[in-house]
Amino acid sequence: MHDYAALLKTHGMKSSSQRLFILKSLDERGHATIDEVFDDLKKTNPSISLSAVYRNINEMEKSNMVSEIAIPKQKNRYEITKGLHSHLLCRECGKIIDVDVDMYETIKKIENRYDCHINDQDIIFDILCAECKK
Amino acid sequence: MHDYAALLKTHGMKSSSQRLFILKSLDERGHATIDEVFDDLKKTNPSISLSAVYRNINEMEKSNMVSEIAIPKQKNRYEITKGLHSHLLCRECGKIIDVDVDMYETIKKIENRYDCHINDQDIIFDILCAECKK
DNA sequence: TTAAATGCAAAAAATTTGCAGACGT
DNA sequence: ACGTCTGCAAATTTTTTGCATTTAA
Repeated sequence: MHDYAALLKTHGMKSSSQRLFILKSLDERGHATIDEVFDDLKKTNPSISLSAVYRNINEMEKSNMVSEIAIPKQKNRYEITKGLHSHLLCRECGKIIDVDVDMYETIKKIENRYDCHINDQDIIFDILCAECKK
Repeated sequence: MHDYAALLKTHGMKSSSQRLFILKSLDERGHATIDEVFDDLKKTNPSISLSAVYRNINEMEKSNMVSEIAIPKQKNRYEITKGLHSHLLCRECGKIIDVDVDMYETIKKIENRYDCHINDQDIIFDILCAECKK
């Protein structure tokens, strides 16, 4: 990722230094909480307000520029919207790894069995990662 | 489900009318928010306090009697812990359906590729259910 | 220039905590 | 009787909102 200004324009949002920094923080962290973004921003822009972070992330989420990751017993995290993927969350170190999971057959089975249409999926695997396993 | 008192005892929690009603509410609703449980309880036990609902559901979650379902853009929901299963969430009517999904092969693949151990999974499919599809 | 974005402060919502009294075993 | 649980009120924490001012296009 690189051109945050273009990303904003694509989604019909004006550019601002706060918005660019928010996207940079999300991008560099991969998956960040509101607090983490706010802490990042304070370093470069000490006068930033927490309300701007909330307001912007909420608005970016509405236009699907940013996606929310809901994790049981943890604060929500946000990521710049990428293609469909799932997450591995290490219960030891907290690291989140993006992973592609092919659910094609599974989805077809469920759609047939329940006569429904599946639009999207949220999949989080609770793992012990390679480093923490040792 | 039926013997809530026994369930509490199994997990080393004393029985109380509030706890029994909380479990009844979770059980009957299948997947309930804190507010929904609180509203249910007020009907039968008008003097119940919201803090008791929070305290008990948190404690039940710690002992794994109850599990949290984290859903993007929605309030957390809770269910009495059942065997491993996934959820279908209808974006139209909000209904949640429990479903078994066989992830055995997928999990093996991920464990090999990432040299990790998968402990648990949280899977939510965002669907349009049979009724809402019409 | 002009509509939209920001910071600040205050409001609202969500969750947790301390404690005196009530309750279950 | 004893230790635990509860309701209540207050304290925190989290999130949203109103408004005067600043900023991007």
